[in-house]
Amino acid sequence: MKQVSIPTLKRLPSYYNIISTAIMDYGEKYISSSKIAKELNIDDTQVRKDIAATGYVGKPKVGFDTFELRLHLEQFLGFNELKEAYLIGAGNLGVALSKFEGFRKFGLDITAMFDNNPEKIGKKIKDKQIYCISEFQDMVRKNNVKFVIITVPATSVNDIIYVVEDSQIKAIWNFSPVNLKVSNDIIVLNQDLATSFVTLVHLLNTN
Amino acid sequence: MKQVSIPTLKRLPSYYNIISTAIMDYGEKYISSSKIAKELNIDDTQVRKDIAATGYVGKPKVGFDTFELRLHLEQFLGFNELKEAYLIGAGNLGVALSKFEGFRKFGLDITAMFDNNPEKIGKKIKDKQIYCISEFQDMVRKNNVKFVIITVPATSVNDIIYVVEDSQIKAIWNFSPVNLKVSNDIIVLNQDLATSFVTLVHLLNTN
DNA sequence: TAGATTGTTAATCGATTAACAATC
DNA sequence: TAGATTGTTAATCGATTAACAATC
Repeated sequence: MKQVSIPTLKRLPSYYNIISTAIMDYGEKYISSSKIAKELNIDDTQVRKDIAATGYVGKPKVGFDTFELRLHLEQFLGFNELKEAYLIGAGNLGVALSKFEGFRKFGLDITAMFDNNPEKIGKKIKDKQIYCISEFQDMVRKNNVKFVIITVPATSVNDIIYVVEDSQIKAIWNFSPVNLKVSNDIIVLNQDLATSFVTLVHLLNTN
Repeated sequence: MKQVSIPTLKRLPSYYNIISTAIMDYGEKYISSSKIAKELNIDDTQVRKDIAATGYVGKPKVGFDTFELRLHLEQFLGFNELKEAYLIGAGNLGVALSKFEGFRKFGLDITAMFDNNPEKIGKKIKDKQIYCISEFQDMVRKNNVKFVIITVPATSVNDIIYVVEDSQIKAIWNFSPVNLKVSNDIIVLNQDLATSFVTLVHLLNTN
């Protein structure tokens, strides 16, 4: 996959959404960088640079072919290939995430949940079964799962992190409010919700 | 409040967590910038710069007084003053967020939830009542609430956003997968979970 | 053709990192 | 004092924005 910077990468899904809307709601064949930019309140040069970074080229005078670009971004961002993920921590947040239909569109499929609470184990959330954490490593190996989503409380992280570390898992999406550190070459994305809120409060207080 | 850059602001809560741990678990009186930096895999100069930006000064040779700095960061980040917030959309994610105890520590207190589903209205999630969306504007005015958390599905955003816009709300924390645009001077933080996942996938594919 | 839009080079801006003097 | 650590200036790096030629 082509290398793009993290800031660029974070903007691409927004472009994708805008292009999708242009197709679905307005049937537009072409879209200009300035139109996308205006929608997001950013610079239009940045939009062109970002799109160029993914390897797609537009048509001078006309803009970007909406169908082509949407397909291109889908492939570039990997929306078209389903990525199986397991989720540890069948609490409120875990259940919410596993029920969230929107992830499918981005290629994320949560196929099983894990917990250590005997009352939860064996139950189903929609079509997703809750398994005992002791089955985690075997199932990861058997199904070649690379992604895990962690939604256990802060106090339980230490109980489960070694299970994840000692598995074939390649990437962790961590929702627990703990800065995860893993020893080996597992990639971690700490999704600390409180940090985001702090930013919002600060923006409000300084504006 | 002192102006600090967004990147700095996003790192400060992590510093706060590390300092808290140093106090609680190890009873340390002083902590050095390099120790914090090592914990987060960042540069120690950056830690000193960030802390300096908040207006706190350390002690050459010894480091930073853990108690003082923790208190200072609490005040700087506003953790000590409770911020009342309403939540719209009593679905899985909404319930998960409203039950999340961790927010209290950061000064966020979700005191009421709103929905348009008659089956949900009137029920309680823990101590939080679910109200009809029609009561939103009155309650915001009466209680001088400034923050709203939006957890409705993408398809319902258009039904509720005008209610928020036409209220005294000052800041929106938006979890729906729609890039919110509001006309007036309301601050919006779009917390698009899918965007984060895209980043994780890309990191895995390029590393 | 003229106008609109892309693609790209150059300029600017801001954040990160390096170097080092000041300090207890 | 010597050593360790902060605070701060300077250098580097990378992302954003401006300018403009190329293009249909």
